[in-house]
Amino acid sequence: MEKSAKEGYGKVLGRLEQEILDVLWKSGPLNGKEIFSDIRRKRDLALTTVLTVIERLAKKGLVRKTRGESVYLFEAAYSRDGFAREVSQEVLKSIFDISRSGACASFVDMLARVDPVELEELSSMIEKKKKELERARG
Amino acid sequence: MEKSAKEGYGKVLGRLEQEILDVLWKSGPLNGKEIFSDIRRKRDLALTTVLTVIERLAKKGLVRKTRGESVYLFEAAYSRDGFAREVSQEVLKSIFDISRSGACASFVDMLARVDPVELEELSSMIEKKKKELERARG
DNA sequence: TTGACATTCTACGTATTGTCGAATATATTT
DNA sequence: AAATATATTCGACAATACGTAGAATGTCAA
Repeated sequence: MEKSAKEGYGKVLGRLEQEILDVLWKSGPLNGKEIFSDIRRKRDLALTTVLTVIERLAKKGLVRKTRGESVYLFEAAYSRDGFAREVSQEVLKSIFDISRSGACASFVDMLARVDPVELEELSSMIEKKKKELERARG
Repeated sequence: MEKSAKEGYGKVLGRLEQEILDVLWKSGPLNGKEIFSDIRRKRDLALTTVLTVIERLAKKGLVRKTRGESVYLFEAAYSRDGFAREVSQEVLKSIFDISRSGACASFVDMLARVDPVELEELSSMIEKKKKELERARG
């Protein structure tokens, strides 16, 4: 499955989109130019390029656009966590549809590789969820 | 985050691509026409449409194309589980990059909703993985 | 009113997927 | 082998998504 090298299967957002959201998650509401400046530090892009993509994100509902004094302000419509949750939801569902156990196995693998400590977290989340379910049933 | 309605964020494969793989996972190696017939049962498409997409899947390395007697045969290059694992890997990674805990939370939620029994499975997978890690460390 | 700056519009390039018909290649049948 | 049928490949067009950015337009303050 070499294709991964090129781009990867379930990419969630485009590169610039991702960068913009990252900026917004890092710093609060910003105007277009500020976002642009931040991104500019790493890459050479035209202001309008950044603006365009911000606009598209707004259209998708991922960025909120509000009128500041004399300038529009943008902020992420969802928290980092919230967004990850939302998106995971969809992505995972589509993977679950292919194979549940495959997805589980790979989830654990991934987590172990990327952040083993989080395995603990996950354990307790599961425990909590199980209790929750029991309670709901009785 | 309404966009989901339209298409969804981390879609792994296109519709027809998915359908074709499903057919191949269900039945072993098939020739183009057989795959076509199967898909045809649900949707009205031209033979060449299906052929084209099969060909693209082959080019992506997701389908293996072999010479049968007088006809090419196609089969999935990866098992359902293997594929799910591979793909999850990538997709999850990109979500993890956004937020680890968000992804975890949503994973547990999802699993609980879709297949609560599997929560047990997951628990043991984690335990196993933890031991594995300990052993590796010493 | 004239600049300077902010915002929107329009547009091109590339990629991916769905969709096919036309052309070509490969059997099969006389 | 010629004719016919079947299989396979090619090339195309449409839609969508994303990156990219110049041109056009809008806004406000001096």
